[in-house]
Formats: sequence, C-alpha cells, structure tokens
Amino acid sequence: MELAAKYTPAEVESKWYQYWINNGLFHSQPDHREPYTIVIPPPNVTGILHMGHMLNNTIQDILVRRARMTGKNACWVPGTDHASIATEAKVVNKLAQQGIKKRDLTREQFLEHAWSWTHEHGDIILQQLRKLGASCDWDRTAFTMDEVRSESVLKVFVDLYKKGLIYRGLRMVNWDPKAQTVLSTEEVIYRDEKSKLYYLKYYVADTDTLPVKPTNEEGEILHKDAKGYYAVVATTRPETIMGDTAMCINPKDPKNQWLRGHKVTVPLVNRVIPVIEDRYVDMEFGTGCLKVTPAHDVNDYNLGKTHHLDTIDIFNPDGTLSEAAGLYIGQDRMEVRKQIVIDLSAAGLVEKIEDYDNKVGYSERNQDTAVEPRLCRQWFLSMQHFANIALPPVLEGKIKFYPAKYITTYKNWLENIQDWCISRQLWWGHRIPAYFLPTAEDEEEQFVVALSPEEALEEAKKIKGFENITIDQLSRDEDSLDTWFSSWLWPISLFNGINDPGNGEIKYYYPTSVLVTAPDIIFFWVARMIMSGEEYLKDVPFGNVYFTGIVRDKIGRKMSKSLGNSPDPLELIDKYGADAVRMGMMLSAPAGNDILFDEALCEQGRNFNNKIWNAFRLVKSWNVEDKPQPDTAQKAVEWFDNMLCRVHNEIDGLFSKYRLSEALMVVYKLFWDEFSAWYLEMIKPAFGQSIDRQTYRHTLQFFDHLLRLLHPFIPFITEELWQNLQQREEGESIMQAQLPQVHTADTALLSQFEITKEVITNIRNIRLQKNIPAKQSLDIFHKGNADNYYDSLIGKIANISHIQAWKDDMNIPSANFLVNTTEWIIPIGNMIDKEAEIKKIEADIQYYEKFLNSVMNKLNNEKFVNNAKPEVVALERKKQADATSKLETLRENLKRFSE
RNA sequence: GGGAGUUUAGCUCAGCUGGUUUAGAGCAUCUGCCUUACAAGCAGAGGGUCAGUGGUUCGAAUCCACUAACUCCCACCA
Repeated sequence: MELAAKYTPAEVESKWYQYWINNGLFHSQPDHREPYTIVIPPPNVTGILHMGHMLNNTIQDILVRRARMTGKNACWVPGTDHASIATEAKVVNKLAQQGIKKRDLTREQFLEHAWSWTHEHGDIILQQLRKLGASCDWDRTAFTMDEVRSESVLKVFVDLYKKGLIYRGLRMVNWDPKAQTVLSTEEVIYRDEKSKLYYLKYYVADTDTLPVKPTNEEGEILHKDAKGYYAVVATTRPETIMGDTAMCINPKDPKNQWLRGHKVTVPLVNRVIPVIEDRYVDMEFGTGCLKVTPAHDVNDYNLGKTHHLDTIDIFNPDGTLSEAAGLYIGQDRMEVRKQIVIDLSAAGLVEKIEDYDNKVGYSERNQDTAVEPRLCRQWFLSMQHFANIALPPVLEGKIKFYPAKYITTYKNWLENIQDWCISRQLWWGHRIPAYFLPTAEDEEEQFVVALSPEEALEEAKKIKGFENITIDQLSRDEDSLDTWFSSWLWPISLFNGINDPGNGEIKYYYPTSVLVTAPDIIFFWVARMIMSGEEYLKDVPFGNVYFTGIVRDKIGRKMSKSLGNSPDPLELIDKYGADAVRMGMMLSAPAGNDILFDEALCEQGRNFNNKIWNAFRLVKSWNVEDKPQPDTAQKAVEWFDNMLCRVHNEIDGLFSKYRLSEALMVVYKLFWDEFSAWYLEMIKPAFGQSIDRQTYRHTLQFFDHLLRLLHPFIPFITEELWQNLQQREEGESIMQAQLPQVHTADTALLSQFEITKEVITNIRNIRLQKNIPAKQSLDIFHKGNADNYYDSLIGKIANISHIQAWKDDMNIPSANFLVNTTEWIIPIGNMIDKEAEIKKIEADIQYYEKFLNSVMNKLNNEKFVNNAKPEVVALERKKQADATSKLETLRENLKRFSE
C-alpha cells in the first residue's frame, strides 16, 4: 500500500475510537483477574473541557491502558458532578436573561429548568473526553444526582445523624451574598487586597463623670475637641458600625485606661454602647480600641458571647442593609461603605484614613463577591471522628501520595479540623432529609431526620406532644447538601456500596487503585473520601493518589479566560491530533509540579508521531526474501533485543513510581534514537535489495513491542500501525495486547555497543571535517586491544571497507581519535592539516593532564586511600592507568605530527 | 504569623541512601546536508564556578546551618 510521507491523525483517531467502542473494549466486569480501578474526578456536569481536564484525564488514561496491558482488569468509571453552586448560578443567570427570577418560581419549577439545562449540557464534557481517547467504561457513566447516588447520599445523612455525627447549630458561618447560601470554611478563599483603615471618632457619652483625662507625657489633654472627649476606633469596614454593640479595649492598655467603665456613642448612629475590656484586643493595632459587631465578625461574635452583648444583624441575605441597620436601608454593603465614609467625614467623625493591606474572603465558586460572616442555623458534620480515622492510613503509608510532600498538608489539616457545614441554601442538590415539626416562633425548633416523609412521621409521633401529628404538618427542610457531601462517597456509590453493601462489584473494584487529581481539592475531596471510605467500608478508597500540577502557560501564568492564554483543547486536537496533544501534556508534567504548557510541545508530539509513521513506512516498504541473515543484521538484532529489554524494565520501574513523563521520554528516545537512528540503519537493505526473512521477523516483533510500550501514551497511532503491521483478527486490538515478558539485558554487550557508536560518531566527524563524502568508503586502523565484535557494523554504518590492526612501521598521513584507550587511525592522504591535528592533540593532552592530576591528587592523599571504599579507590586507579596510557599515545602522535 | 516546597545549560526538568572518567536529558540555538522512511528530517557542535556563604567529610549538586529570591498551603489581628 502507498503511505503518505506525513501522518494525518484526524481520520485515524475517530476510526479507532469507534472500533474500541464497537468491540466493547472499555467495558469491565468482575472476573478472575486482578482489578485496576480508577474513578474519574467528576467534572461539573455543565462544564466544558479545559487544559486541566486534559492533563488529568490523559494521566488516568495512560494508567488504565497500561494496566490493561499488564494483565489487570482495568475499569475507569466516568461521571459528572452536579456542582450545586456553579450549576444553580448558571441556571439562575439563564433564567434572568429570559426575565425570570428564581424567587418567582417554585422549587419544582426551578428544578425542572435545572434538569433540562443539565440534560442539554451534561453530555458535552464526556463527549469531549472521547476525543482525547479516554478509555472510560461509558456503560458505567454516573451522575452525582442520579438515583443510586442520591439514595446513597440521603442514607449516609440519616445514618450519620443517627450516629450523632450530624447536628444542627447556630454558628457564625460564611455567607455568599450573591449565591445567597452559606459556604464551608474550605470554600472561602482569601485574597490580599489594598484597602483602607478608617479611624473613626466615638465620642464619650458620659464625659461629665470622666475622672481620668487622656493626656500625653507632658500632661496635655488628648482626644478632645469642641464636641468633647472621643475614642478613636480603626476599622476596615465602616459600613458595619450600625451593628456595633460595644467598644473593646485591652484592660492592660495604659493609653486607654481613661475609657474604662465608660460609654461611647457610635458615630452617625448615635447609639450609646459600653466600653468593655478583653485581653483579646491587640494594644498595638490601630489605637487599641476595637469596635464590636457581634453579628458580622467571628471574633466579635465570640466577644459578644463572653460579654453578653446584643447582636444586631444589619444585613439582608443579599448583602444590602436591613431595617435593623436603621440607615442606608436597602443599599448594597459596598456602596454603603463608600457613602458612609463621605457622610462620616462630613460630620467630622473621621480622624484619618490610612492605606491598609488586608485579606478578604471570597467564594471559591464565585470569585467576585466577598463572603460575609453571618450568624446562621445550619447543619454540620462533626469532623473529629473522621479526622481520627482518616489520618492513620496516610501516615502509615496504606495510601501513598505522589508527591509525598502533600502528606504534611493533609496531616496539618486533619489535626486542625473544623466541623463541616454541609447545608446550602440552594435548590439544585440533594435536599436534606430533615422534617420540621410545627412549632411556634418563640419555641425551639424541632425536627426529625428520615429517608421518607412516612418514616419521618413515625419518628415525629414518638416526640412528646406530637403523638397525633399528620404528614401534612411536617415541612421538609428547604436546604440541600454541599456538593462535596455526595462526591465524598463517589468511590463507594459508583459501585452501589452504600445501598447494597457487600455486593459483588464493590467487593471487586474497591479499594480503587489510584486517584488522579489536583492538589487544590485535597481537603474538599481527597481527605473526605478517605473519611467516608474508612467509615463505610472500613478500608481506604484508593491505594495511591497522584497529584497533578496546575496547567499554566509557558511563562507561568495560570490559564484563565480573561487572560486569553488558555488554548481550547479541542482546537489543539484538531490541529495536532489527540496523540500529539497527549504527548504535549505529558512531556512536561512531573507529578505535583505545575506544568508550563507550550504549544511547541504538541508540535514535538506531532513530530514524534510522524517519526513512528515513517519508520513504519520504511519497514513496510521492504521486500522479504528467504536468504541468509547477514552478520550485521544478526548483531543488530541481538543488540536491539537487549536494548529493548533494558528500557522496558526501566519503564516498569518508572511506572511503579508514577514518573510518567520520564517513562514517556525514555520510550521516546528508545524509538527515535535506538530503533530508528541505529537499528533500522543497521538492518536496512541496500537500495533495491530485499531483506532476509529472519531479520524482518525480528524487526516486526520489535516494532510490535515498541508500539505496545507506546500505546498508553499515544493510543491512536499505535493502534493504527499495530493493525497494519500484520494481519489481525476482527475485534483484536493493541489495547488488549499484553506487554511481552522481557529478560535481563546483557549490560556488557550494551556498553560494548556504546563504544562502537562512539567509534562511528568519530568517523562521521572526521568525514565531516575533511569533507570525505559518505559514499566514499575508507580503510581504517586501530591500535591496541580493540574488540572486533562489531566491526561489520562499523563497516556498514560508517562505510568502512577494512578495519585492520596498525603496524608500527606504517607511515600514512592520518586523522586519529581515541575511544577509551584504543586509538583509531583514518588515513586521509593529502587532506591532512598538520597544524590542526597538532592543535587538537595538544588540547587533548592538556585535558588529560589536568584530569590525571585531579586523579593523582586523590590517590596521593593517604586519607582517601585509607578511608574510601576499595572499589572507589580501584576506580581511581583505573582512571589513572587509562589517562596515563592515553597521554602516552597522544604524546607519540604529537611527536609523529611534529616531525 | 505558622508550615511546606523550589532554586542545576536559553527553556522545562533528571540527578534515589555523598565517590562510574572534573554534571545528564528533551526542547531551543549554531554548523553542514533536500543522502531514494521521515526537512514534522539527517549528521555534527557549542552551552552550566549545580542561588550565595559557611560547615561536616579523604571526597558535596547531593548532608547540616545561615542568607537571598520565588511558589504554594494554612491562620479570626480589627
């Protein structure tokens, strides 16, 4: 068949993906083989593929494909995540565009919209993964809100509630005013911000009874103006003064002693509040006076509790000011901040304004809205128990982290664990299975937790005073659960291990083999899966965790839409082919390091595919004949067989350490340098000649073996060539081909051949320097004990007709070179440039003299000879001997040339 | 404020418990080649006082200390 000189991936890739699907090659079911399971980190159901997904899924595919080829029953389970906040936000936006407000819809109506959005977009990202070549078992595709997963989530909620690990409590929580939901502490990310520190005047309300006046060392009165005495409070959030219910000083603060026991007036608001004392206050910060707003700051809330202060909640859920604020009602908090500063200044209540760097919390999902601390009644999961069970498996090495440095991060978090706020004020998600009983407003709330309204009713009837309650009187909690409360069950719920504990699948596939994920979700997801695994299966969810880095652009910036530096993965695939893009990702992706993605790497991948393609073209172009195998071919086969074994073993080692980019580089070099540049050149028949059957058979075997080693990285082209290398049965695939068993490589033979390569390179160099055409064959000589095992190969590759031993009485103008201690001599007739030769020899002499000198320094050092290991000393002696002999040869040559 | 990590050729990185010819790879660069598989190629070449300082040692890119720069994570100083 005629093959184009350039490989074109597009057709090939879709053809083979379809073939794999048609033959059910991705599907797994339990059998006698050892399982190899990976569960996909479920992408957002309405998301689209970005470079991070590309990296992550390429790695998973490589691992899964390799597992299949090493006798394992590999199962890669795909699925998507309902991503409650993100998806709900998208649906709300879409509705807004149609002029529909979420508040105008019933829960059911809203969910209908959300589901249709999900059905419309939910498949996109999984379709995109197919383009990449992902060998997921699509029959198992799951969704965190499908029936099995939803049931699992609710069961777990009920179970944990019954175990007393889930509780409902009034806490200071993080509120996202845009999404209008509470967030967990992990979902708040803090950003440095340039802001202002406002120094506000709080006039003393009871000046008449001020016994101690504020003075400086000279006795001058301070903090006094026409309106009286005042304290100064430094704050970054002047808009919260309407919620102030006290001012706090440190009891030991000398400069604020005069305020003890007094009252001050909140500026503008004119509410009189007490001055309280607490050691919490930092005397050095600002003026040492702290305004206390218990409703809107965690620390203030705690102060409020200890000092029994009132709590005034001045914000509405959407971040506007509430009636309780008394001022600026209905305006947004950020607007109010600007306005109140103007108003305060106008009233002469601002002493000064300073620049200030502080950290502001933002919602992880919604990074343009600052999170507001808010006092709320929410559902929490007690985490201490889970921290206790999740720490040992990682510390004891039952779960291995790659890279291991994340063990410290993990440990740190678990040792300072906080309870997990699991309720969200969202509709898109798993609705909390809690039912409230009818109670009056001033009574404490009463509720039951149960899987169904019927069960809830049964539970409710047991409560004193509610014996006659009816099902209509129960009202189910409107809130839903944090998305991670379903993802943390993923490795279990995918195999239905919650609803049907101990079923065949969960027993076979769990624990999974490896989790491939980004380090930024180590707390959100990785840690919590370990918790749920230990809780429900008494076993770890995975044996290994491979943390990928963040994909950045080539100058190290994060990829983002606004920077426009994030390439569209699908466009890259169109341009270079999926194999090339996979290679591009993997060529620079050591575990845990960020990867600096450069399109040039895809080009490198494409070039490599082209290289393989052309090697294939060459091999297929040969005519095969029954004839004796030449000595060169026999030696080449023997050598390459050993080389292949050595690299194969090396790759095994690299995979066991998850050093995938190195494994790829090693096999890349094996194919390009050893196989194409050396082996094929050595066995290549002369133009128009045929190849002997034996060599050809070996070559096909090698090619097959190489394709298998390459397949996990570049599945498409390897399948294409493997299918065409020889006749295959219908349904057969390289995907299922096993990696051959290899023997231990003969290292002596391999290093002998490396010497041969060096000889050839030297000859090529001299040809280049002296302009001797490759076509002109040469006779060469060697001095000393040269092994002649590979002489025939030198002859073939370097076009040498005879290699002979040098006789001392010969006198031929020549160019010489040294390989190890053997000197090689190439007669070059009148092309000799004596001066150049002398210069070269002198440079060599200088180098070896210096080298010998450093060796002798060691050997003359008694301490070295006495203390170093014998083999090290022996090595140095060998260096000495070699260098001495080289110098001898070089000096002789120098003499000859100088004559 | 606490913790972790990084710093090796122009770029991205190897170099595991110190000693394998005074540091390796890929890419990029330079030189010469359109040699009948591949110019997405072939044959060559150059390029590094291993961040700095000090220490341990017969011997340090490798171990220790300090310094500097960068990165990340955690933390309720308004």
